[in-house]
Amino acid sequence: MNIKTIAAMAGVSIATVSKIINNYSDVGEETRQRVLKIMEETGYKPSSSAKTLATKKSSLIGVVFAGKLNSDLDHPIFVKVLNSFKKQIGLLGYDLLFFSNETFFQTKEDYLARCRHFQVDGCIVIAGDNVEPSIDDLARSDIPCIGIDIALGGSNTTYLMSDNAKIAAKVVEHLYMCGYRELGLLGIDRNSGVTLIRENSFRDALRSFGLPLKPEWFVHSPGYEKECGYRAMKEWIAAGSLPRALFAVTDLLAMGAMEAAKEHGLRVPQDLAIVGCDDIDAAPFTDPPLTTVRQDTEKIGRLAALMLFDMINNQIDPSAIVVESELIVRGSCGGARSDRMA
Amino acid sequence: MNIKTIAAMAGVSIATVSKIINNYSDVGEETRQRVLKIMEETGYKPSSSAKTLATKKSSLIGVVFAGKLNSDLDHPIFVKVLNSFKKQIGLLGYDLLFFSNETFFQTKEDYLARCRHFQVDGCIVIAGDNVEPSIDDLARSDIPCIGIDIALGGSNTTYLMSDNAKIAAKVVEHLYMCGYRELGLLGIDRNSGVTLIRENSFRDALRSFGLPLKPEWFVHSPGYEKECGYRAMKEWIAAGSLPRALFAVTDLLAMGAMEAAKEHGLRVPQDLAIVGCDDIDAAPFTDPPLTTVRQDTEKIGRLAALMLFDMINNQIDPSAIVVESELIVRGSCGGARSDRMA
DNA sequence: GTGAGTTACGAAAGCGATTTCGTAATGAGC
DNA sequence: GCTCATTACGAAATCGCTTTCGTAACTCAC
Repeated sequence: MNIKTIAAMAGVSIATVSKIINNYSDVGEETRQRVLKIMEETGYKPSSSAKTLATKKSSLIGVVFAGKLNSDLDHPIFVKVLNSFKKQIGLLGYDLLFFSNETFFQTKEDYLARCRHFQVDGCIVIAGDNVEPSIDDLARSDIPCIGIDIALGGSNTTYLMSDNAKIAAKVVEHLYMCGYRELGLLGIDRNSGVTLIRENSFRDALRSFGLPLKPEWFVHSPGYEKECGYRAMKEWIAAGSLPRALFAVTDLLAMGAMEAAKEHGLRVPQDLAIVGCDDIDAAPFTDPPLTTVRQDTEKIGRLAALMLFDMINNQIDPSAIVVESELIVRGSCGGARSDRMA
Repeated sequence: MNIKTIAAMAGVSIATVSKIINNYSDVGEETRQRVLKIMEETGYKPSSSAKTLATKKSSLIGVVFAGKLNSDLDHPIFVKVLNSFKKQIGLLGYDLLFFSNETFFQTKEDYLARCRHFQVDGCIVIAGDNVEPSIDDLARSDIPCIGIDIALGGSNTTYLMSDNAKIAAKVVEHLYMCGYRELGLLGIDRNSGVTLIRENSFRDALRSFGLPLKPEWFVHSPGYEKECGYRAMKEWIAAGSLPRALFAVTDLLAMGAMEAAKEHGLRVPQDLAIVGCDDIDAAPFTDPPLTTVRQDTEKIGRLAALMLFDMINNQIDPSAIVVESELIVRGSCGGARSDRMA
């Protein structure tokens, strides 16, 4: 079932059928209706590869997970952003291509080659930590890209992220209001991107509130996972000199830390207040429920889709967008009400 | 940068280059090396659309979320299965295509048309409840399909799911051993597929243990989400006549039920023991931690990829596979130890 | 030296669309 | 009745690759 079949059935040339598919004006109304009817009846859809070959447009958006995420799809935040992105970009006429084929491209990092191979119309780059330099090749290419949690540079690129620079300020302010004065941070070793922004803004916030920055209250774990937080907290406890409240740069770290603290008989929040960041699904279920900062993943994904669409179709080069996040106060910081049904 | 460029640079015909790309034997070793070197240096990769057009193979696997899932990608279990599937199928040389474009295909349900349009080599069908009949068109087609949590019928299809029929038996046995004799079920209204299997096997298990099946101990909610479980439990409590222990067919239902029970002053597990199913990420964090049945999502995804590969490349028509699940005893059933670090 | 078999390569016909450009038919204006 | 636009359509080139088949050149046995 191809365009030739339809043309034959309708008694017209394939050029005419193609024009009807693409809404050209130089087709008679009667002919148009006749052909449309046949296409409808036969369920004919033009081949996407033939179309892509001829037009160099694929209606495909590439999904690039950059960095050392050891778990693409099951990252608690990114998958939500991606889900929202997928819904919106679908409405705009695009489908999603997940690159995963590591045999054809010997190296996972050759993002640009992958994009060219499939002729994606644009792509979304979702970043973890320690992003590879090869991402720059992609960003500097002519392919429109939108970064999530990564500040892409390049003329056809832009990016979106939560207001990470403000997140820590909200946290510090709340902890201050709760009466805490000894605040510490659980960060990520050699962290890059968003967690670094969070960490830096935490220092700034401490300064602006006139709170002490004791080096021993700044601890770093090698990764963002729960186990890392658990181990880091264990060592921290062993080293002594704990703050009264701590801000973990991800919820998973916070959860691991909470577990370790409780194992050592520390009560949360009475002995140690803990605040996370992200508001992942499990956050309301810790004991006590985790106070955290909620990223507006729905909005990030939706805006990313709209912006990428604009970049592809209107050659618009939008500036980076920062999406506001929200402090969610639960029990782990000892501040207030515990959490109920959302 | 296309095959013609490479051919010109190497001083050979495009046919020869193509043969080298596709490992034909009738190419001289010297020529082969020369051309390979040029391809390497220029970073040339053949266009996937041209290749697909010529071969009718795309190296793409379509991802179909069937049924009334209101949240494709953020379904706690399916996303894990998919992640594992993606890793394995990537090693086998395939990339993943997520259909999301609702504008081109007026109706979301026209799965077969989507697959044909992109000429996917196979597809994975992930099912929620109330699967649309149009899935059958796809299953009966010549496109190899593998179902997750859905018993696909058709010659080029097979499916994988957890041993749902045994899950309930494990649960009932454990609850029985813990001393409970009054067991109830929190299921899903007009549920289809796996939750129905779980429910039926629960009844069977009750019978085989000689336990009573009281109709008022079988309650159904409209969906699988937490809110549904919450509301269903509220009504159940209002109606009176609660069992001593209940099996919820999904963890989210169990979590909602637990929340409602606690709000009414019921202690879990002292007044009401609760067991869920799936072992989602949040399950260890409920208070008390949720006893549940863990689906081996990694194995399901991996085997699905291997089976689909076999179906595509070796015309093998494997039989359905059932993957064993594991009872994870935590605090919510009152049976034993609480949960520690995984 | 000759015929048969092997090796290495290229010409050319697809695959299923798009798009340019040419042209026959029609209608309008005078 | 003649010219000139306008409308409606089709022929054919093109996109980048695969694959069949034909054929030189070379090897080998005799």
